[in-house]
Amino acid sequence: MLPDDMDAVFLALGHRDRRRMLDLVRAHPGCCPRDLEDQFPFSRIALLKHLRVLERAQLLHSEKQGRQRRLYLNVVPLQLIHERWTTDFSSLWAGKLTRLKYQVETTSTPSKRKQKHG
Amino acid sequence: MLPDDMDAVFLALGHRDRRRMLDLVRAHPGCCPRDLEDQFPFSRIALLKHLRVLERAQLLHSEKQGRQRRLYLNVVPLQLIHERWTTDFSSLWAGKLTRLKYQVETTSTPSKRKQKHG
DNA sequence: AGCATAAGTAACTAAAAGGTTACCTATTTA
DNA sequence: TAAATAGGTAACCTTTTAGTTACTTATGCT
Repeated sequence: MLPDDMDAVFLALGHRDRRRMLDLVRAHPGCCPRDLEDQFPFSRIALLKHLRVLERAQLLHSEKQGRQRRLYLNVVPLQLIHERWTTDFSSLWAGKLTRLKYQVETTSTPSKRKQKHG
Repeated sequence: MLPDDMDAVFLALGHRDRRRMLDLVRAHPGCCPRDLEDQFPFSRIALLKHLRVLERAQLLHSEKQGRQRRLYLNVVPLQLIHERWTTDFSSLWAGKLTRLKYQVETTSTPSKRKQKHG
């Protein structure tokens, strides 16, 4: 997964209403934008834009059916991120080590750097 | 974890350079902003701002030591999100079911809604 | 045919993000 | 003590986000 794609996913998730949209679509696969409309405090247009953000991040997939657009959750990006982060931050996600801060362990001294002026 | 806090975490992660900062701090716990400076294409001030974003999201913790500020990774927010999402999207994260789209399963018909004009 | 509905586009506004330069403060250390 | 260094603020600029209203398009139904 490219960094830009990962940006898109995290940014898409960085909005509570968008997360709620995912929840709703998961709970009602195949629902349409119109169905979600009442659930949010903003206009239909704003809703459509949020859905676009989720689609760009590939968290949602949609297909046109008649005059409606039906929405489906796509969990692949979530799975890829999960994999990536359980690999890179392996022990950290695990939750088995419940130390609050990483510093408790190996704490390195800040490197003494060369002076710049020479 | 409050929705706003979760927003902060996801938004903080939605930038490749900030993710790289986390990687670096994880690899060098206790390092200082100055140590990270050369690693990024932007100015020191920009770096400081990014670090603030990560601190606001509580992904980084810092403590002043002399004239330096030492940085530490805090994995708690990651763990909390991981928990939340493995609960809510439980089967989805798992990766065991590798269906590409969720729609393959229970697909509900979009609800026929009451007409508005009455 | 003709109206109601679902969706999409355009154009605009306000606020937030991401960056900059210039300047200030506080510790080291030669 | 004085210079170099690490960090922090202020003020500003540009781009992106998030929202709006107004209008258009296309489908479905009576």
